[in-house]
Order: sequence, then structure tokens, then C-alpha cells
Amino acid sequence: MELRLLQALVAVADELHFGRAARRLGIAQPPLSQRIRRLENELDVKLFERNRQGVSLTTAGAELAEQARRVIAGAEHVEKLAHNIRSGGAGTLRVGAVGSAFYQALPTLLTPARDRLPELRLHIREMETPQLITALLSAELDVALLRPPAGRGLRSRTVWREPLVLALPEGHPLAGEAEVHARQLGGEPLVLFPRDSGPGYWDRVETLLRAADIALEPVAEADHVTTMLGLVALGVGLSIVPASARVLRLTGVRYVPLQPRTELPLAAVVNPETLTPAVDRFLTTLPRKPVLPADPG
Amino acid sequence: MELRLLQALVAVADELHFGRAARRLGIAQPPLSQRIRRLENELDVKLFERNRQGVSLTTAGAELAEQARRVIAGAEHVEKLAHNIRSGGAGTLRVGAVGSAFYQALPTLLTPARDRLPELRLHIREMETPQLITALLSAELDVALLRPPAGRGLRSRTVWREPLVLALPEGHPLAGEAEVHARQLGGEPLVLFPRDSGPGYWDRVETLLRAADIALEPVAEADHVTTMLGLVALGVGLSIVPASARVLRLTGVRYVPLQPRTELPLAAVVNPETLTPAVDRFLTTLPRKPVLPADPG
DNA sequence: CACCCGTGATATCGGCCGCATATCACGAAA
DNA sequence: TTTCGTGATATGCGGCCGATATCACGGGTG
Repeated sequence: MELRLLQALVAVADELHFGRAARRLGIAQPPLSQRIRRLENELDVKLFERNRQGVSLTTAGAELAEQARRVIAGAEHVEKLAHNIRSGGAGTLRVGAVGSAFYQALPTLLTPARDRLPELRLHIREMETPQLITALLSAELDVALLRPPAGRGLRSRTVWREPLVLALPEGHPLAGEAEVHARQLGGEPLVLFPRDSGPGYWDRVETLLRAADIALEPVAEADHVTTMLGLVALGVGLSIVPASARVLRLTGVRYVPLQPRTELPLAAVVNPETLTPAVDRFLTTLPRKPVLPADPG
Repeated sequence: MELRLLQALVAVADELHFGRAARRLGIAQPPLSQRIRRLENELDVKLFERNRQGVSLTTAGAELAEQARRVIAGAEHVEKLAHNIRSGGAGTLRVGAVGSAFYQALPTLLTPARDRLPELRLHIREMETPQLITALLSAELDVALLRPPAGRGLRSRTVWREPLVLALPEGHPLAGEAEVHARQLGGEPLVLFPRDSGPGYWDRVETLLRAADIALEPVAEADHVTTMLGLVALGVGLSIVPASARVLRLTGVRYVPLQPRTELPLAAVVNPETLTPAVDRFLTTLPRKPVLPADPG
């Protein structure tokens, strides 16, 4: 089955005149007659009635022309789709993000992309920071959302920021405070995110605690915010988490602002070596200045 | 855009191996490489990553292969559709029928066709008997349902039969009778269907009335059963209609069986000159013996 | 009634495209 | 280092499809 034959069918069906149809197809009339004949032979169906003064469709021809239109439209859609993929409006964008971005940042940040690039499919995967960077470098991901720094030749832009807050069990003496200073954490058992899994987070927590002369000796480490908060609820220890974790309203866990205020940014990171138009257009949908979400109360 | 190029895309996307894909397409490997290259040039999109030991799809390639599959399936559907049209299972069948067939016969008779030939589109038109015959002869219709005889080289089969009944206004002296003999109609004003529009009906009514020595001098003629019954309801006269008209429960109209019992058949008529497989298969869905429907009560 | 114009079909030839054969370049595995 | 297998490249040939020229036919027109 050749597409040109179907185009011939549609052209003649539209014009009901071999000469005009041929002109529309940019060919001479005899080859058009041949195309129709070939199609009729191939399908073993008479498509047109060529009688006294005029061409008319047989019912079979009308039926098949209808379907042929759909096929041709599909083929044209391939070309349009290719153009859109080339210009970044369509296709698939593989986005990776750290777990803590899933609670509030991702839904917020991706909404404009879904609105403005509706044909762009977004594949979202959760990964830890080192894996994100590896995947970016090997072109398995197009964009990563992680806690900076990303480093090593990757291009990065901060799109979100939020303070670190203290998560502590309901019955804890500090749970009633309006805010807690890092100095007050001396001697408290801490549940933290492992350095290897989240260096950006770790560095900021380290800076915060060192300034208050607190040693970084977590009593437990967990590689998901939910797990950390679960341990907090069990009374294993206190934890320091990004403020957006508060949308997880776990029973038995209280959140208290932490002094000195320390912000944990989230950056959109791309590999300049593998930039595609789709990535570019996606990046334009992200905020130019980092967003500081309102407190969930 | 050529279909062969899309087939090449799909084959390589499936096999991820140029040699196997080429074998599947029945061509050698070099021309397949050329097809892919041509497609990549035409769409200006890189479809495959040919690297160390192996071929892999780019995201664009995966996206486009998906759409290409749809286009190819559509093209194959054209061939299947042509085959079905050829064998009569698909396509459009143009059916014409007299008005009085629409109340009960048509819905009943067409149901098996809809069930057994779901891909066959049925175009139903109401026409009067002479127009039906003309349309059959000029191949504007495939099948006609009319009150025989059809005559003149057309092939006809009775598929439905029903008695003629008397329709009369509610207050009429005969309205209460269990049945009325034609002889009782002497002097009654009659509303009949015009001879030119329905010769089959007319002939049977004529036979019925002549046997009872009643003159055929209708006080009014109407070319739709509904109009005739409307005139009956207004008291213009009595009418003789096929029993299936009783499903039209017009206020002010009573129906009474008529003696001597006279049946009005309905025949499926086709033009042997323009027989198509679709017509044949449609005819097989009609009853072999004429159906006599149960009284609607 | 003869002519002529317009229709689509047919005949013939030429160009070109796309296939097959042969070969190459490269990388991995032995 | 050799060898195998991959996909890419080079080249020549065959076939197909298109343009040109022409035909057959029918209807309108002087």
C-alpha cells in the first residue's frame, strides 16, 4: 500500500475530475489515471464510475476515500509531530527529582509546563542526588531537580527555596515552643538524611549545627523523608527537614521553625552537552526567581 | 512522506537491529539504512542512536514510531476494508422502503442485518413505490422494500405479510364491532392511498372492495399513513390500512379486523443487474419465509 | 450535419530512484 | 592480534513511474 495512491484517491474524490485532481497533485493527468487504476487493481475494488460526461464515486470508493483521508492525516501528523519534537513543543521529557521535591515543589513547578506544553509528555522519576547527576551526564535524564550544588559542568538554576524546620515527637519538651534555636539541640538524638544520598541537604544542616557547636552524629539515617518522620513519631529522635515536609501531617509529629533560619534551595539542573529544544522550552516554564511557598499553617 | 519509510522505522524500532529488521521487511540491510537515513533527513530528527554494539531509539524516535504504527495500521485497515467491501461485509447499503414499512417491518427486518453485518452501514430512505423501482433500475438504491408486485426484471422476495384492517373514527357505528365485512362499507366515505403511489396496496384494496360490490371512489387520498389516519380521526372517512399501522395509536382512531381477510405483503426487491456481495449478504439476513407479526393487541 | 472541444484512456520512451552486491570502518570479544 | 559482527558507504543495474503524444468518445454548437 502506497500513500501516493491514497492521495490520488482523495484528490479525485474531492475534485471528481482527473485533470483538476492531477493539477492539485502536481502531476499530469495520465499518471493519475494510472495511479487510480493501480489502486483499483491492488484493492480489487472499483472506486470510480467514469461515464458520460463526468466521474462519480462508487459507494466503495466513498467508503475507502474516507478511510484514506484518515491515513493521510495520520501521515501528515507524523511530520507535524516531528516538527514539534524538533522545536521542543512535543516529545517526552525525562525529569528526575529528589524525594523531598515531591510533596510541594514538583506539583507547583510542573503545572505551568503542563499548561503551556500540553503535548510534551513528562516522565517523572524519583532518584537520589548522585544518581540524578550520573543520569544527567549519561543523558538518561533531561532535567534533574535537586538540592544544590550540582557542580561538574552542569547548568543549574534555583527554582524553589524553603526553610529547614525541626520535626519532633509530640510529647517532646521543645514541641510547644514557637521556635527553636539550633543551640537548644545539644545532646538531642538526630535523625538525618545520609550525606551520600543528599549532600546539599547535609552541608546546610552541617553548617547550621556546627555554628551552634553541635556534633553531627545522627542516631539514625533514613533515605526518605517519610521514613525519617516515622522515626521521629516513634520517638527515636528529632529531625531537620525542609518546610514542605509539613504537608505530610503524620500523627505524633510536630514541626517548629528553626533558628538561625537556613534555607534549602531546589535547583533545576541540565546537562549543557545534551540540551534539546524541549529542555529549553521546559526551562522557560520554570520560575525565573526561586519560589518561596507560603507556610501550610 | 512515504509509507515504506514509516515501516522501516517501525521495523528497526521493534528489532533494534538493522539486519533482522531488513530481513523482516524482505530487503537487504543497506537499503534499510538508507530508508532510515532518508526518513531522518525528511523529518530532520535523529531517530536512532547507533553506538557501540547496538541500536537504540531516541526519545523522538520512540514517539514517532508510535505514531507511525498508527498510520501503518490505518493503511492496513484500508486493505481490510476493501476486502470486506468486496465480500459484502462492509460498505454502505442503500435501502429504500415505502412509508408503511417504517412502523413495524423495518425495525424488525433490519435487526439481524445490524447484528450480523455490523460494519455494513445502512442508509434508509423513504420513497413511494414507483420511485423505488426507478431508483433500483438506475442503481441509486441497492434494495427496496415495497408492496409487490415489483415486476420488470427485478428480483423480489416476500419477507413480511400482514392483514389489511379497517381504521375508523371513534364515534362511528362500526367502531364497536369485533370485525367488519367489506359489504358493510357500502356508502361509507373512504380515505385511501393513491393508486399511483402504491399500486400493490391499491390492487388489493380494489380486489377486496370489488368482491363486495363497493365502488372505489375515495373521498380523499393521502400519501402517508399518518395523514390518512389523521383524516380518519377528523371524521373525514374510514380507511383501510396495513395492520402494522396500529402501532400508531392516534387518539380518535379505532382499528377493526376486516373480512374477507386480505393480506398485504412486503417484498425485498433487488436489481439482478447490479447485485453486489453486500446485497447478497444483506438478503441472507432477511427471513426466508414471510413474517406474520403478532397483533399489537 | 459536420466540427470541435473536453473528457479520460492508451502507448511509448526516458530518467531516476531505490534495490542488491560488494566493500569498508569500527568495536568487542577471544 | 585476530576475528567476527555491526552499520555505513560505493556502485551499477533494473524497473517503475512520470511526461509527452495520441486516441476514443460524446456532447454541444455553428
